[in-house]
Amino acid sequence: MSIYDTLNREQQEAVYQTEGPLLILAGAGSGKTRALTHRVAYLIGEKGVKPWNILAITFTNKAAGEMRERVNQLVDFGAESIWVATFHSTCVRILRRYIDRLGYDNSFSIYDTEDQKSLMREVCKRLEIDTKIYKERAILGAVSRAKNELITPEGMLKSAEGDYGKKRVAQAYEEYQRMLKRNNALDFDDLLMKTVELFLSCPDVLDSYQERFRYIMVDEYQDTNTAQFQLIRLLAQKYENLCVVGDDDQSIYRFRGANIRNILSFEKVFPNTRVIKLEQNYRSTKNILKAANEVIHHNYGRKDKTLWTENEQGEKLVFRQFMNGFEEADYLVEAIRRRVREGEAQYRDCAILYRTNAQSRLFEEKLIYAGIPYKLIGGINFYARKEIKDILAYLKLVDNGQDDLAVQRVINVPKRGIGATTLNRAMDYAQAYGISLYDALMQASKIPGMSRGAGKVLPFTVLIERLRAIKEHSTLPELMDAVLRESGYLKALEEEGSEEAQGRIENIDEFINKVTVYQESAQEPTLSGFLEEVALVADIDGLEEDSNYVVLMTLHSAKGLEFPYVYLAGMEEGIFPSYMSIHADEAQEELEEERRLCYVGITRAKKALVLSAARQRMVRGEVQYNSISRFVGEIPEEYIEEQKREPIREVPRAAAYAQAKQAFQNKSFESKQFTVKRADTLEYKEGDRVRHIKFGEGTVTSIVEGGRDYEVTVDFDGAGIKKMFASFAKLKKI
DNA sequence: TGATCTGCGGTTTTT
DNA sequence: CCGCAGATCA
Repeated sequence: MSIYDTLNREQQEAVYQTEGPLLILAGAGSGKTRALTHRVAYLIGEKGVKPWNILAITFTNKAAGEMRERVNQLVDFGAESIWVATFHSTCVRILRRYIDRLGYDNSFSIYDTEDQKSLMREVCKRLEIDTKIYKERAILGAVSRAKNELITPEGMLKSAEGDYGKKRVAQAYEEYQRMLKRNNALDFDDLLMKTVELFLSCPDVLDSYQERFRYIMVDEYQDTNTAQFQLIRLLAQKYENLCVVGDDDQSIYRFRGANIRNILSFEKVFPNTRVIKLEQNYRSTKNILKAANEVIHHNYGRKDKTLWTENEQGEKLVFRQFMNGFEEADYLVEAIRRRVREGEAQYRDCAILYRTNAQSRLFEEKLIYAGIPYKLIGGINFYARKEIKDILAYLKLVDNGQDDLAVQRVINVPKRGIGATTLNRAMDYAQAYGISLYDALMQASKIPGMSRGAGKVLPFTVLIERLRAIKEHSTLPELMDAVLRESGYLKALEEEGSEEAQGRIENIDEFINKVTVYQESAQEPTLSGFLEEVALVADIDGLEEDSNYVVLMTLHSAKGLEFPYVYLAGMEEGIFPSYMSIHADEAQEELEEERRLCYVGITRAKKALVLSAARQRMVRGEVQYNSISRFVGEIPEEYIEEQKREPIREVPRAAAYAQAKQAFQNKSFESKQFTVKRADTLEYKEGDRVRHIKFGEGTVTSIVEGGRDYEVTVDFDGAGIKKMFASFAKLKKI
């Protein structure tokens, strides 16, 4: 009996077909990860393939980690030398090594969307583009689409012949690229495009990677864009041992450039492709699966397949309509609480899914009020918070002196009396001499008209130089500490003393924790390594399996996950499918994508699925009246039970709404008091021995009563003296 | 130069 | 409804 006997016939075929192009069409819950991991094990164990000759590309870091772990359990050794990574981190690793061939410095920065926007604003200013007419966002969107299609600024300029608007966008694209390069920075899309460019212009580099990656596997293939496809094609074209796994019915990233043709015409690009379909579902009940099948059958132009399962019939799906969003949230939270109370489920078995991040707020408030632990995925990224971005900018500047954006961000944070005038002079000077902004500041005394400003700039450059020196002989947490202290950033926050500032300090503490974890867990911790890890984390990467909380996230984030109990909220026309998709130029196409998203949502559920809608809902400060989503109607009655539909009540709608809102706010006000109120007593006192999750054991040296929490100082045996908030630090008396 | 005010517009989804 | 960019004032 071998490990492969537990697989079904199709899965086995996928495992044994190791040579040549292979397309696995894997339906939701069909055990594709199992097939993939066994395939890797088979390659290593039976075919004698060296682990380092295998490349596995996943969609998120979380998926990569899981894959590595599961392979680890199957093979005796060598799993750690398999290259398992996302497209973006793969590209970064390659570019860190070779991007100098394209005229960039290997210590390039990675710009996030906020950085991109600042840069584009600057571009528009320079080109005198009126951002009232051409919005930065729109231009960036066009640039991103171009990059995903591997279209260069020159290419765009050519195709813009005669179209003034398009020409302006192309010019902006060109200038934007020029500025990125001058800042020695790449945006997300560049990571892919520059790697393709590198391979095309340096055949020797391409060849070395073709030799290295003799066996290539790509997960979530339906969500690849043209640039990603070309990247794979180039890498695979020598040996053609390329295995892609995907499900055209789960393609939900068209808006991000995902090209469904990549899956639909894979067989044309690789003529000898073997196609295997995995259609047996191991995840959901019959009712759930059949409902999903029915919904997705309303789409055209899909590869035909029908999932089936041997699982039990299960409960019928439930649909309920409520008067408004508050009642909906109330009910779902109550339903979860009941399931847990009755021992049917644990919190971690339950997920609330919705179309847009904004919908999460109501659920959060209700969950807090109910005292139910929850984890919110998505929304504003931790690393996008102002204070974190500020610290990151310092670190980036220490790492890459050409990053003008980072300089602009922190030169006057905290206040150093360096204003717009000084900064502009320095920027003009930098431009005139073709040097970076930071280098210009280094020669501040030479800059005309800056006699006064120069005196203020000097301490700043001295600070950065000092930090650079510290970086050379310190660990990252030590460097962080130096940044926080010597820049005066922490002090400024502490002096502010507001509740907001306190929150920021807590975030910074959390950030220090992350740096510490990185320092301790990375094989070879470096500043650049840390910065890129930060740039490439996805929200979903923060989801830990072993903790026990209700999960809240968008349908997009839920892809690839499964939960016993799923609550699909906001099933309303205009919400899901979204208003945008209904009114788009290509409404048919976009609605089909929404339907695929719905299919993804339904198929996340293992045991039970509840769908809900609200008759009226507050969207962007306005009351909206929505009818029930068409997707609900696409599920035949035999699989779904409609528990309650709100009658149209003869109350003035606005008044009813105001009432509901009032009631809700009263409750949530109580809840805030309830949750924010610090514990009346702490389980430890001064002099006690306590344990902290990261710092280990230590002695409490002081406890100070703060505004809404206790500030505890602990002298840790290993980590030294730390100050922390009691509710945040979760210290345990020992 | 910094701090506050105000008006506008924006989100659908994310590596 | 919220956040932010630009304008205005101290």
